[in-house]
Amino acid sequence: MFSKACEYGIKAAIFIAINSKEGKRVSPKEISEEIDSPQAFTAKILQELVRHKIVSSVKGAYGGFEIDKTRIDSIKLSQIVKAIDGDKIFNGCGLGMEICNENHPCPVHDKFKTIRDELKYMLEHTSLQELALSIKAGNSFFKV
Amino acid sequence: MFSKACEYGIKAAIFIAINSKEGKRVSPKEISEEIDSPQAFTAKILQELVRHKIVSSVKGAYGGFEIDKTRIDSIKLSQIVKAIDGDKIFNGCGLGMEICNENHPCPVHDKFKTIRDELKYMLEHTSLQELALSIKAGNSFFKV
DNA sequence: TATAAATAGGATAAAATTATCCGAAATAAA
DNA sequence: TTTATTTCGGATAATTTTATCCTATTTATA
Repeated sequence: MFSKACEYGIKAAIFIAINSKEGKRVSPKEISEEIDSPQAFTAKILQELVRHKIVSSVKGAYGGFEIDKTRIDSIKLSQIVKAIDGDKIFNGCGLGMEICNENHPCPVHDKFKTIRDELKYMLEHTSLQELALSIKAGNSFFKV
Repeated sequence: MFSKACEYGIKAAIFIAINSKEGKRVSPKEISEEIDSPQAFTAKILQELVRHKIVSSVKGAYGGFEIDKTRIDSIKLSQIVKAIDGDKIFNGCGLGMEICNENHPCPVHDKFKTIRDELKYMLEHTSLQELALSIKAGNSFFKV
């Protein structure tokens, strides 16, 4: 469904959100240990999230990654997915056709549209806040 | 969502179904031209579909690929997807966790489960017959 | 100002996916 | 039986994704 990069990006963002709520910045090392991902690769993805202004970074001693507390509730999964994987998942054809729409549909266009629209709705209505709370409460996990 | 291989496999199966309904076998060349895919790669995927008994092949002169007419209605997209991409799409964790279930869910487990279940239902209830008819009727297309 | 700590970013490597090529094996028809 | 045709399958190449490494740059603090 999503690329590995995107999976790591989502988990990293949730972990940063959790820590930011406690006023704590985190490093790629802490992040990758917590979410069980390769450190250097995760660092690259964090750069991408910074470029898309989803998380912010502070260089130098006592630096790290953080998310403005007041924005954690307004950041949705859709933004992270779009930043890393682009919007293919939202608009792309289920059978890879360049042009696939109501007027010129692939054989599974309608059936996929229904599901893609639901996925889109879900991603657009799931916030970092919600996911961070579920992790903090011990109701969900980053790794086995 | 699906791999390129799977996209080609689905389209190829539909095209074979259309021709089999008319008692005609088709070659990788005809198939790849019709569905706009690389020929040799498509041939590999056809082998995979043969191994999974989704289509059958006849070697030698006047040979080609075909699907038993009486089975076109009973072959579902789920079989093709499973044959080529495995069942990761049906069971896999949205965030790539090895173990992710009700007892030990990832942060998006419930939300993904809903959508995956619908995708699964759709794939299990969409037959080659249905898709072949839509193409034949000119209501959908393989390429632009 | 010097130093230590931290992210940024370029170069490179490894692995997976996508794609091509070619000879072997099978088969129908002449 | 020979020939032409066609799938099968192994080897290889190209591309994309995933992953690592190293140096430059930035910044807080001593």
